[in-house]
Amino acid sequence: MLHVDLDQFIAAVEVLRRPELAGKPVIVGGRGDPSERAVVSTASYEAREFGVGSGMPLRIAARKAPGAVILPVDAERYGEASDVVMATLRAQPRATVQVLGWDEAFVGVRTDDPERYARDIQAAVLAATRLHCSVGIGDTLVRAKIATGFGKPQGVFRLTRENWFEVMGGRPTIDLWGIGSKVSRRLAGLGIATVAGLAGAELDTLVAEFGPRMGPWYRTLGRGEGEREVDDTPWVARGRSRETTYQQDLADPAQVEAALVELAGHVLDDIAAEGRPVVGLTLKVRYAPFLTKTYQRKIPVTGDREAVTAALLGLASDRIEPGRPIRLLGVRAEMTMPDEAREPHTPTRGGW
DNA sequence: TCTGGGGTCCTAGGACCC
DNA sequence: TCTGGGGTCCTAGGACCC
Repeated sequence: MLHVDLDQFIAAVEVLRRPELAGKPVIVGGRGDPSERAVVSTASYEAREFGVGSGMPLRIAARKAPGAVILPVDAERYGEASDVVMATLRAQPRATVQVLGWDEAFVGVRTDDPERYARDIQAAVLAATRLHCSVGIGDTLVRAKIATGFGKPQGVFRLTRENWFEVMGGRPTIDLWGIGSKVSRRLAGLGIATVAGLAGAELDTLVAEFGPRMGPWYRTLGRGEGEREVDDTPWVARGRSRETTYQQDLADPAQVEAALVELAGHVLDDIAAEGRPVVGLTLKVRYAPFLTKTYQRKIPVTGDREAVTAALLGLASDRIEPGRPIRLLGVRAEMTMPDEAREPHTPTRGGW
């Protein structure tokens, strides 16, 4: 199968409507104001030369790249561009498309010449959107996904059982999709530093450290194995959430309550369209500066707005520490799942 | 005044049941 | 001077992804 990923997608969409920005360092994040609490969504390749990357506080990004153009996030615009990209992928011959985000998707197809097919995809996406993409080819989803990184920008790369260890074996485990900084550090503590080391690790060791599901899954990742089929079953959301980082920390209890009611209103509006009952609530609180806590409550099956809001306020009054400044509040509502919804599959998270 | 916002899934421990 | 073994449900928190 193939994995398609747009190059510097958000920055590229912005450059399309402002051609004078082409070739310049461009940073997109927050409301485009580096004095606010916000982070970088995407930096153009020129901005990355200054050490700016996704997830970095906007304030710091502005300091690192003083000449950069900083723009606000325009989610609607990116969604429209994404729709055109995905429609283009679905229009490819015999393609099965599994969307992973605004700017990436798996494309399942049987073909004798995947490189040719990949080049055709790049040409079609460019013609439809004037955006460039990179394409990974693999015999598993994980290999195709990782291959794309080697193709960037505007390239094609093939990663299969034949060259997996040659390409990936000596690399650090954090290069794997699904292994982040915490897990790679714990692996290093077990003496496992590389992909090849993980692939050959003792199962018992991994299970003891990471549990019965994640332990075996990490070794599978190290081998580049896993799911081989692209699944285009429409995604059914498990829940909806809203969260806000306040520019000024909340201190007054009345302020906190008003903020919670507002967040709950947004979540319930989102859910109303789906008509699925709410069965659980999660309240997330980040106290200034970094202490984050989450509280959950199962609630009786009900879609009733007043009942859900009351349950949330009850949870908040039980758990929020009085008098402590609050920097972030989040509300998540879990919904009942329809019977035909896709089962959880491999522990690859962040699904769409 | 360093850390957005939207997601998913897993683990551990306690309560409770038979 | 005792506390098995298996199971489910719930809460809190961790980790990862885009």
